[in-house]
Amino acid sequence: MPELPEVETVRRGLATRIPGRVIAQVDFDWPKSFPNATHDVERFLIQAEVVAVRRRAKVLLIDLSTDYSLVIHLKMTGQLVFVQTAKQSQEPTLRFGAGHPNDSLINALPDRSTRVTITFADGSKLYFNDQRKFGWVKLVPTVAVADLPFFQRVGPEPLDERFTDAVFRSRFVNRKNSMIKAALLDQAVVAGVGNIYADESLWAAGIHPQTRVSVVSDEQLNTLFKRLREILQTAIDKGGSTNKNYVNAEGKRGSYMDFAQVFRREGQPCFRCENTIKKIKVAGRGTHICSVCQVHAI
DNA sequence: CACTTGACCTGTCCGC
DNA sequence: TGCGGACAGGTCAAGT
Repeated sequence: MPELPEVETVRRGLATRIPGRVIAQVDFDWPKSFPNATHDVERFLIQAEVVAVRRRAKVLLIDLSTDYSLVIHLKMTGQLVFVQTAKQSQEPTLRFGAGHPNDSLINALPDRSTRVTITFADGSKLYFNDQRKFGWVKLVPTVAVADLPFFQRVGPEPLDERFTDAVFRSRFVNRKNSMIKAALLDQAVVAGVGNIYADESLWAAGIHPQTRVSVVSDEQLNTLFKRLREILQTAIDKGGSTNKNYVNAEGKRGSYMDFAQVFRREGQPCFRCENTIKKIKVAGRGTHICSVCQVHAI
């Protein structure tokens, strides 16, 4: 999916556009994309006003005036695109650009990946697109969000100031036999890290992804945490990474992939030592490493 | 419990 | 050109 920086970018885009808007209609065709859509939609969604847009880990929360929230996970290919409809226009509202990296990936919506469409009273629309259908939208009482199993398990937010080095190290104490990358990807350890930023931060910290947690030193974990936070913040500043499908709330790509040090750079020289970046498989995921900069300490 | 693997889906790319 | 398999930003439910 979109990882923490991508979901945060979408959150920021929606937060400037949808609060205050009133939901008039909701359409969906793939039931698994909106699994608990029932009569609650009529009672708590229609006529509800958007109050706030929040994020926790890789999950978006749209709080409504009915004290319900839309809980949204984009998984691998989800998009959440807001369109201020241009009435009576012959032009599609969103168009392809001329190939600039930040240009739109979206032509016109809805398209065949559109799973849920929210129409606001003013005619504007919020499209939930998801090619692979792994993502979902759920309607949950706002007070019950924290009780969802995922939110009970999920680890701290890496950009939270209260998340210290000591806390970071403590998150790994029960994962001593895991490979460091598998632990980093586990949302119960740290929230929001996915395949791109795991590879990037492990390269930046000089840690081989297959290193067992038990042999990663405290100093290395501190460095990993520092680099991870720097990289996540930079990625937010760049509007996230578009590897393939990801777009922000305006339908535009993120540019962090232009700054990636190892992710999808297999066959190219390491920016630090010129050694050729390799792609291997770790914890079932494609993994990019420089085997000179990232020494495997068993 | 900790840890790994397969399943959920569609689409694209690569080798035969 | 067609076809099979591997692979793709994530998480769960199953296995060991």
